[in-house]
Amino acid sequence: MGLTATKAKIASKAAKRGVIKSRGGRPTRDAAIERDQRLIEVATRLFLERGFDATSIDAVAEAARVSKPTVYGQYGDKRGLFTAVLRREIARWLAPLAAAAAEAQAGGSCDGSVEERLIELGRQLLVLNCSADSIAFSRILTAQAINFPEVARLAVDEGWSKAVSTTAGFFDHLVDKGALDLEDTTIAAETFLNMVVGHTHRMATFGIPIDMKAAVTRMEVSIRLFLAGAVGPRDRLRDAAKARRRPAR
Amino acid sequence: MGLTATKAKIASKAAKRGVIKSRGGRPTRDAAIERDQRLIEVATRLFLERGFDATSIDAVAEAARVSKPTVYGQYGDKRGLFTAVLRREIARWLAPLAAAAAEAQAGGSCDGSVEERLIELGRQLLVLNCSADSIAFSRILTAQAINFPEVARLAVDEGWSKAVSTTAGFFDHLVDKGALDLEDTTIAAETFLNMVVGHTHRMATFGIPIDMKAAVTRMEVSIRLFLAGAVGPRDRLRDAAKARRRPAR
DNA sequence: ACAGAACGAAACCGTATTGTTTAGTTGCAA
DNA sequence: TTGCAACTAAACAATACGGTTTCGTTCTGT
Repeated sequence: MGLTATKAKIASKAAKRGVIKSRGGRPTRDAAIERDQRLIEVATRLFLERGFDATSIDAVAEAARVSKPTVYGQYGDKRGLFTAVLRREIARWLAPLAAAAAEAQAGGSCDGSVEERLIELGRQLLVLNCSADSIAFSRILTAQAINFPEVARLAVDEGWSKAVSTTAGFFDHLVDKGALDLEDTTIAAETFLNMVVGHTHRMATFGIPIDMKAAVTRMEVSIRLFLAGAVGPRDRLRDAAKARRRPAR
Repeated sequence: MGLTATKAKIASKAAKRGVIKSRGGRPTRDAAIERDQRLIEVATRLFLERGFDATSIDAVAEAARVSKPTVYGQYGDKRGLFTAVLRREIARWLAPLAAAAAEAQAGGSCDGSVEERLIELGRQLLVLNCSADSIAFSRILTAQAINFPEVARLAVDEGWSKAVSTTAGFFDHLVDKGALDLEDTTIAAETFLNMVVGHTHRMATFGIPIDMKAAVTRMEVSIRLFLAGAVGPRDRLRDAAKARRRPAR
């Protein structure tokens, strides 16, 4: 630093003397991507903890040690930030679901009754759908469905619908093997999912703390109901015949 | 109004001359209760249309042609107002449900198969739970469950739980008659409700417009599944035996 | 070495909210 | 008739938000 000291260097020296506060500056390439990671993770955490409206951009920026203009520069606005958070989280949620369904389907060729395989799948669905994060997202999505419908639509299309089709594919497999007898595997899948996680999910979204042990028991009872039907000896033949409008495959 | 004109009368005359703007005054007893009615109804409408956060006390007061201090004087704060709205709406919602369940139960002694009676009950549940108002309330409750848990708890205890117990009572009746065979009528009721309205309710809360005709069809398929079970000829005997852990009554 | 891109800190704008206070106005009961 | 309760309108206080702008600073491409 000879005679050609730049303005920056002069200012830097001034900053070190405490005359001018240091106000950041352009980050290194590595620091930039590490910072982006921090930003999206902090945003995820805050959105899940506080909800959409109650999470201010200021709070996100401060918690991520990032300036507000940086947030706006990268995501446009608050909705853009949340959309990015949602997409990332849906991807992290779909992977274990597909794995669980695939495992249940693969395990069908050798051991385990249909009931046991469905219960194991139900257990996976329960922990996936009723985790604190899933519930928090569900809350945000329903709350924003009026003024911000795209995000709810995205969650339904990319999340719930894929869960249904995955389960329906599993049912198709079981029906082809003759292990199940279903009118409509898609409706059956929707029904199955609601039976398995519906009540627990609903209670959790309403803020009632869930007892996982009781939830599993409830899920098992529901699945036995799904499999065996509820009709007692007296009406079994009549109602069962009426229910089955097409011949069993 | 002779020689003893009061200050009020003087002021009133001044107001009529346009010197001083009229600023209300104590209302008649009838006017007061009519005004309270307006207030709660307007509040209900606005909360349902816009949600909790997006509905300001100012907007409610203005729409009800009422001053803000009157609102605060009667309900304490915004939460008090919403709680009053919720209690009133739950009561209006429980009555037709109990009626539908009673009718289904009463109709059981003479005509109509179990399936037909359940489907009729399901139809009632569908319109009750998936009306625009029910969905809007559900949205608000889930959204406020974090920061305002009492209100969600109230809705669960006074609303959902009573729907479950009512349905469970109906199932008890059918089990006693030997028409149904259920492990646990409460869990069965919860499961039944989720099968019947779960999917449609979920889609509606996510803002997806619902096709009532398709929803009814889905409900009917679910109920046949509930009654007849999903197990095909091959596994029926084995799984059904495993499912029934206590003897049929 | 240097121009410019990319950042941080902070101030700023406009708007909106809840809840309170003040002052004027009216019905009701004693 | 008089005092008080109940009301309205309006302004107020305090706070918060989303989004933009300014300014100073620091890395990157050339």
